[in-house]
Amino acid sequence: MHDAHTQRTRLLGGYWFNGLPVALQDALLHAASLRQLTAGQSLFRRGDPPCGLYAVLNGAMRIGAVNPAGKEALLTLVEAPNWFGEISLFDNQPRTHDASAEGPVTLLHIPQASLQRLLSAEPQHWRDFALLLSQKLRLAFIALEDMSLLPAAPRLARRLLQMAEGYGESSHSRRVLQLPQEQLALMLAISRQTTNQILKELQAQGIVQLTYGEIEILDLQRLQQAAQA
Amino acid sequence: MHDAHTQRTRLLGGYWFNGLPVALQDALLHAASLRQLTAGQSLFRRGDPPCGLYAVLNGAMRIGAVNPAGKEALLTLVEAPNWFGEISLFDNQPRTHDASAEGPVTLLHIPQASLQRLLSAEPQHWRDFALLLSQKLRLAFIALEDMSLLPAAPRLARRLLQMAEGYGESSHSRRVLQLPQEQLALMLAISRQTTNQILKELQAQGIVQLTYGEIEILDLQRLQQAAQA
DNA sequence: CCAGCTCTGTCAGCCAGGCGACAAACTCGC
DNA sequence: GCGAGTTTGTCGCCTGGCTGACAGAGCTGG
Repeated sequence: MHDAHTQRTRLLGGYWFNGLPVALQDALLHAASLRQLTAGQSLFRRGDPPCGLYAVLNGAMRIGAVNPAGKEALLTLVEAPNWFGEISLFDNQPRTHDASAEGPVTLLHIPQASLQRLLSAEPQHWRDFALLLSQKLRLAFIALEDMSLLPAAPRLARRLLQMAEGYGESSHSRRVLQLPQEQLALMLAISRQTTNQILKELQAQGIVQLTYGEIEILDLQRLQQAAQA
Repeated sequence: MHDAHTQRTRLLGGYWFNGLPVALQDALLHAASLRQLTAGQSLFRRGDPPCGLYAVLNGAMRIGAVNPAGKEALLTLVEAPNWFGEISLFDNQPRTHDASAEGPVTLLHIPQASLQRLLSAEPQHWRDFALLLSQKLRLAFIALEDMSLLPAAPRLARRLLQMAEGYGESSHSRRVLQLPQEQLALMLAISRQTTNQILKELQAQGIVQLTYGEIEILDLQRLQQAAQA
């Protein structure tokens, strides 16, 4: 089930890994080890020292943080076949966020030391890893701008679209998003109640279908329209 | 006034440039040309093709965007001795933001082609440039979290602190910030009126001093305190 | 198949902050 | 030193979205 071939196939579904030189793909898989997390288990916390790079093979990781007052901000959910944890690779600074498993998760882990060895032998690959940074930065800029300029409803619509497309990173788009409305609320920094109200309106218009713990997108076009205003 | 020696001295005030290998510093200065902008002049716009990397030597650049509806979001002001424009260097994708001069500005410009030549000769420097990305990403994450979790007043206080420290990039901290309250408002995504009200409160507590077009920080400690809650 | 948990749906009340409006203060070029 | 443009200071009204509260619906393990 989790032999090297299956791993590679799964990872090739993401544009980043897919675009890497095959030699680098091999090197990464070779240096990697599997890591299983149980539901809710913590992988690292804000402030922890660097520990390497991760890819999600199965399940989803919650990337977020809790402020002193106990309020939670969920930055994003990372699902297969995406990668995370790259900032600390570059600057050797502590983790910016908490990472924990949303449900049971299978990860691929590439330790910091292996990466450093690999990169001092083949320094041109710094650029390949930096592409991960640039993607995250573009997404963060979009999120910031949406937060500043858009009211709740179109912001939610845009986020649904992004998630359906795997944040522009995955080659196949999904119609069904498995996440409770509360998680969506935490990502958008709006309340669970408001989130529910907006989703209900979208459902009334036949744009999405809501069921327990998931959101199905019925009409992509009109969802894009709802994301405009 | 703008000879190579003066340029280098000014740029060395920023941690990033300061931390580069001297050979890379030399190469950058060698490949660079000066560029003068008049007040308000546009350097590039969102969607423009990559055109290289810039450093601010004098004045400040406004990095922001305007949405279809005409609402403006100001991401940040980049002041000397900081660098900007590095995302497009890595992914060759279009500019994420509009960049224009806030007042008259002197820039150092390193064309994309020169950078590419330099980097294909010395690929280990990809990592050095990627440090710019990682800094921006950390700042973006902080901004996102502040937006989600903090009400207007502490958010404003935190931003004042960041600006005073040159966003953690400059080795000398400043007590006087030259910017109209409206600009601060645009960066924080709060209204000009609310910004004024919060600043007035800080002034009443003796934490800042407001004058025409500038904000002076009188009591750093208590400003940090105001940034907590 | 029951108990406890998680998740959805909905309402009433409240309030932080937006918006429009306008006057006063300041700056700068002519 | 005058006039136009910019910035600050301060109203009052309005509203989008938060909070708290609770009921019902769906899931899951023992």
